[in-house]
Amino acid sequence: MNGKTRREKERVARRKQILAAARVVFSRKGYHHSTLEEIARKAQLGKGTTYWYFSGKAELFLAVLEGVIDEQLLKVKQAASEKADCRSRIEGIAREQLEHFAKNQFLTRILSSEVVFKTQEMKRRMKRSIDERYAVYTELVEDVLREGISRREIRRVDVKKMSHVLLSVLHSLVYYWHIKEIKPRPAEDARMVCDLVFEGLER
Amino acid sequence: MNGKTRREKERVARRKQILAAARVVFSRKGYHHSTLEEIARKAQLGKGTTYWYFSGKAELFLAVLEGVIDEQLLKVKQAASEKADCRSRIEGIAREQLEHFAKNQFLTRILSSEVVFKTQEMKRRMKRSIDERYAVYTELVEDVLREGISRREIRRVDVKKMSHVLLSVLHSLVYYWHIKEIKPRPAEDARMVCDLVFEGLER
Amino acid sequence: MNGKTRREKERVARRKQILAAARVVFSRKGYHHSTLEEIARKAQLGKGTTYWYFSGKAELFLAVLEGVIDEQLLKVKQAASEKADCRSRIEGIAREQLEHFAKNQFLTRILSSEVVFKTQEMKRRMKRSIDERYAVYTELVEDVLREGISRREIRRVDVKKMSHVLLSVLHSLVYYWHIKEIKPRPAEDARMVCDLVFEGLER
Amino acid sequence: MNGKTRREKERVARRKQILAAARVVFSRKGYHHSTLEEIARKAQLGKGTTYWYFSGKAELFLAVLEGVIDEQLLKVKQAASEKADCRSRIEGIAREQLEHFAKNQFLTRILSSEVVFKTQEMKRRMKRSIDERYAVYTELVEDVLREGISRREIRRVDVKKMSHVLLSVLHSLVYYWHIKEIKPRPAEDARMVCDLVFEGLER
DNA sequence: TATGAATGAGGTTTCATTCAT
DNA sequence: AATGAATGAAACCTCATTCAT
Repeated sequence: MNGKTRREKERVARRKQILAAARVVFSRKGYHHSTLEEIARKAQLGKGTTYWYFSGKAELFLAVLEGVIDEQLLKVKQAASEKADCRSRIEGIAREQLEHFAKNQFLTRILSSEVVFKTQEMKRRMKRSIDERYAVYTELVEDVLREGISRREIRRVDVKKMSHVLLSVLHSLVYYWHIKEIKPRPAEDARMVCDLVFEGLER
Repeated sequence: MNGKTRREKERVARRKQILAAARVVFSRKGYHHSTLEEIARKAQLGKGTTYWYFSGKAELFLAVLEGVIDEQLLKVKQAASEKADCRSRIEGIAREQLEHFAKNQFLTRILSSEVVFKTQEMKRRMKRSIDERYAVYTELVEDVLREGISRREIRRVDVKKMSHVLLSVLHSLVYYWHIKEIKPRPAEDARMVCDLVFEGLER
Repeated sequence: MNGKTRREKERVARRKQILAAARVVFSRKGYHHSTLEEIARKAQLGKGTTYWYFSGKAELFLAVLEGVIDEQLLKVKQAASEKADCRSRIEGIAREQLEHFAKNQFLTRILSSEVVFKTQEMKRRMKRSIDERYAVYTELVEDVLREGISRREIRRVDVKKMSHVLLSVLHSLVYYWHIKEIKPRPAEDARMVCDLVFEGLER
Repeated sequence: MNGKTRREKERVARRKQILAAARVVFSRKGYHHSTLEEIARKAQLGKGTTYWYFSGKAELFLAVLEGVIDEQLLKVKQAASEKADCRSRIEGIAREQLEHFAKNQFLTRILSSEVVFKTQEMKRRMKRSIDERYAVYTELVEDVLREGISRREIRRVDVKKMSHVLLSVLHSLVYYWHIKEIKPRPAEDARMVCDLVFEGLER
């Protein structure tokens, strides 16, 4: 039982090692300019070794992506489950998300747009993988909004669309930080977004 | 006068021909999966001919990008100059923009995120090129907002940030359409965004 | 008679113009790194025009080469026909040659070695062209040496080989100038070569 | 100890294999008409493999060149260190050199003249590489000459220039062999050159 | 005649993936 | 399991030559 477990543990450790290295490299250079050579070197492993853990570059990229999103989901879940009024919880979610985006800025941008895969097969897999996680996320936000509506803290809105719009605004702030070369300020920006979304422009 | 003009005209026509083909291919496949071979074939020209008009793949891509943004700017300008109240004009801008995004969906996504260039030199050129156009765009929106403030149609806000947030929301809707595989409805979505932005969630 | 002659003259002038430009470019960059584009531009003509005068790059190169050698032969002939003793005339020939080499340094080096042509056909033509001119040159030197022998100014030697060796030494000085980045001193070097060849090292 | 050495040995062997193939191809076709495709095929390796050992065509060429010169230097050193009088040793050096030239005729010609590299960087590297080796060579000859002078076997001459002239004469004989399509006779030609250089033409 | 535009063969290089050890 | 070496498809780019005007 011990020998096998040891092996098992080592395998998991190696996987993490590779994923960590890959995350850094993909983040810095985007998918196409990253090479397995560099990733393997950074993970202090031979190039061939990565193929024992991931069936190829595409698979590895997908795994990195899923890891990044899962980490984020975890934090967002915590923020959503806080005992507080609707607005505070939304602001909390926004803050967590922006913090996470700030840490994984470039990767987030790849996620949202780089045309990574050539084969339809992989494109579909990537889409499915992101969709699943995205659904979990929007459900969380929807629940918070729904509760807010039932508590009469906010007015009746299409919670589906609104939950997405919220994510969108946050998401696009990353782009703003990037093109304006601004140092990200997650807390501050989270508040601003909430002010806008809750109070609107009028009056 | 005619001989020279003829040549001149043909040159311009060819340029457009190549740009059109490139726009289609880049849109469909992203930067890295597009090949000059295919672009040239689609433009019904020899591979080498593209080099007569653009110094390389990178340059061609940049030209396509600039073309797309410029077209968009033109429409947004028209919408911004309408005689109407602040909210209607913002909604008009939003609608134009979403319509344009819908037509150039994939390209817009490349624009916002694909890590296209390897050399620092080209990255800088792309950034500068986008920044310049982006600045024109936000100024337009800022003016509309400022006027709205002075006319007391909307409350005092940071017009700079707000104009960006607006673009961001629109921009990110493209992403939403994409991952949800939704048929874009520019007019409807423009209204929704305006409702959110002007009225807020509260009450 | 006049119309035709005018045409004729213009043709010849254009040819010279192209040859002059080509000589400069080939000299600076060697055969393979020279482009017809650059040559035509330097000759202030369209790229296509060169094809009216030379059937292609190879032909043009050959013509340049022949021109350079012919100029040199002319000067060497003059030096060889001077009324003077054998040694003075040889020194004169050497000086003329070195001066010419100095002016056409890089071209001389291409001449002697660059593998210019790919087809056997062109290689043969180049060889024949050079051989013919080379033969004229060595005959000149041989005559001077033979006369020197008959006048008992120098000892009996294989004049054929010796005439070549003389050319060789001169030729290789160009290489020496080049790798040592020395400013050519034709007169001085001609004297040195003569000293060596006539007096030898011994005693 | 064995495992590592095995790898090491194989690497060295492959390098030699590639260098050998490259030497043959470069010799036959010159730098520009040689393709990595052909070199790899001749080395019975894949095209990409050469890049594992040499960073590119230019680098490979430089390595071939250095190899050829180094082999030659080795032989010349041996000839220079013979116990004998100055003239015999010079003749020995000349013979060795001519033999080597005969074997690497075409490559020697590329070396001396083909404009191989386009970038200033590579030109400089090639120059430096050749210069270093050339310096070793001329020093050897200079030493022999200096000793000859001090032993009063030859008269006082500029040993620096003379050592170069000697190399030049030898070098240019390769050219002679080539254009006259003569079968090289290293021993005989070495003697002739010595006769000329030591006895001179006079008397 | 003169030319600028068009062409595509041909070359170099990169790198994901495979494989023998 | 781990690896470094091997592979070759694929892509970009250059430029001699052709050609319509």
